[in-house]
Amino acid sequence: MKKDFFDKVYSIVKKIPKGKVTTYGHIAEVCGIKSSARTVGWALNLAKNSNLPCHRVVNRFGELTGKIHFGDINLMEDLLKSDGIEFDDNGKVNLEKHLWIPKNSKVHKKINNDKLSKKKLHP
DNA sequence: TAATTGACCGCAC
DNA sequence: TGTGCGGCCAATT
Repeated sequence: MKKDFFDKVYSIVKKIPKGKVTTYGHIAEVCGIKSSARTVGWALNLAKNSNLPCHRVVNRFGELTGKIHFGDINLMEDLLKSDGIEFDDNGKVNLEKHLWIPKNSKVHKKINNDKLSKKKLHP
């Protein structure tokens, strides 16, 4: 059982400040497995049993993809709202306002917010 | 034991 | 320009 990066994921998720959210990709990158963002989801999957704020972890699109496994969908959204997270008309999180990046490791790369806007998740 | 899945992301064609 | 595919780690069946 290595779950070495698992521990990192937990630490990072735990460090997520209130009113902020992060994405799998960023966590994965900080953990050193940016190519394996899926594994981060697995970590959270096991973490959902812990006190980790999984609801603050969303995908790059700001969608609450993990709400399904989180348990109560409404609860997850409610928790985020309680933290002050704002949702758009699509029920997604405003990454522009609440996107938080873990500064544990060296941040050699910039966030591609442009791509997010470029993709423009059509409704 | 081995193969497949799983809350994803980035790149290639 | 849009679509599809591969990759990574671990747990599960």
